[in-house]
Amino acid sequence: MARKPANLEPGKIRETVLAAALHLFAMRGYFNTSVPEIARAAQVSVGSIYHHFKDKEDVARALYYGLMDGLQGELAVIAERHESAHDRCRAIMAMLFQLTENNREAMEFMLHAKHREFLPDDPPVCSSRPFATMRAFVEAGMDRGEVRRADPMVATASLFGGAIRLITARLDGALDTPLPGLLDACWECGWRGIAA
Amino acid sequence: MARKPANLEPGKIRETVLAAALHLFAMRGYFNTSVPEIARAAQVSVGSIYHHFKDKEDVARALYYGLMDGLQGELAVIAERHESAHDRCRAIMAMLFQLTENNREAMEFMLHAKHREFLPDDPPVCSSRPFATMRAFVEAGMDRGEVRRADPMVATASLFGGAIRLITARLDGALDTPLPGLLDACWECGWRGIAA
DNA sequence: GTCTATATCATGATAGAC
DNA sequence: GTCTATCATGATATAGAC
Repeated sequence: MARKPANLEPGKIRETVLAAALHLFAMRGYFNTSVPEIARAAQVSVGSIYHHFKDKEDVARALYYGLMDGLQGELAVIAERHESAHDRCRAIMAMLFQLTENNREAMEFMLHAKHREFLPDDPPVCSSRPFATMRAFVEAGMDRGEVRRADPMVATASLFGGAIRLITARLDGALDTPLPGLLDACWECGWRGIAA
Repeated sequence: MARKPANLEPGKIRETVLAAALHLFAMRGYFNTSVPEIARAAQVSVGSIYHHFKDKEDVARALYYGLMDGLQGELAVIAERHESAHDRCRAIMAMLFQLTENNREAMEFMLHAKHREFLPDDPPVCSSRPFATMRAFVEAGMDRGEVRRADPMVATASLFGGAIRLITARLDGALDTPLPGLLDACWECGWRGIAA
């Protein structure tokens, strides 16, 4: 029944499948993407996908957590490079804008995955590690006197909320300007809002 | 084959179905809700649903535009009651917070409907009438000298972005505080960010 | 206009050869 | 570990009685 052993590299298929899945999920949506379609796009058989992943949801989950880990890594780098809350948070905003332009599919998937009815009982975005890290940066800024004392949740949401809305607008095609060109203006508004 | 004529009131079924659909969509998601389930919840037959709506997507669409119209109506009232951009926008933020607490299902559905893979080729939220109206209020504020001159999209996103993030967090269960209690703090941040 | 019953179809997941 | 072929399920949408 089989045809190609095709054992190219170990763990290679996993990555190939995830990349194909991300592309299809971003383009047509999770529910409008079938497993055979992923298999075709990844040039892999359906059986192989079910060998590497428990089910379709598991593919989405692996994708989600992989991307979140990547983001968390970026935040760690930023934390090392910058000291003040101001510099750290500005770097984060710049990074998010850049990521949106460079890998819109990843951004699209991360932003909306939780609201898309798969991954039923997983912690929501706002309690995800990346968001918690951002909040920690803002709180540190309060301790350092850079940021006005306030509810950390409110302050963090206010600082980054505008940027996230712009990212959403950009992904929806409601915004023609590349985001990095709006960074200065967006940062200005966000920071003014919470600065001490 | 039929059993109950049950013709209670004209146009009554439509509303009943929409209410049931909203409830189920918000709870289990659009794709995890079947038409028979909607029928059962609405105490109506499947055939009746297909008589009143073209298909399942049409139910979602009717729901979406109905809710958007309601929101637009609220904005119109606010525009009449208040003159300045400051007062108008603050009233909007308060109204959004209130709506989230009073009718979280509606808010949930409006916020995420566009990102949920149905309603494929409809204008995205950011170009929706309500959002455009909010932008218009902000622009008017610029003309009046209340709001710092800036890209209207950026300013509007910054002003309301924090509130929207809090709403999302609240809907995700990541926030225990009722939103109205955070209004002052959230408004303070948003307005500071864009005030002249 | 409303109902029940059913046709049609696509999907997720599995079985089993190689 | 990878493949092909198939099953079983459950959905959408329709047909047709009343």
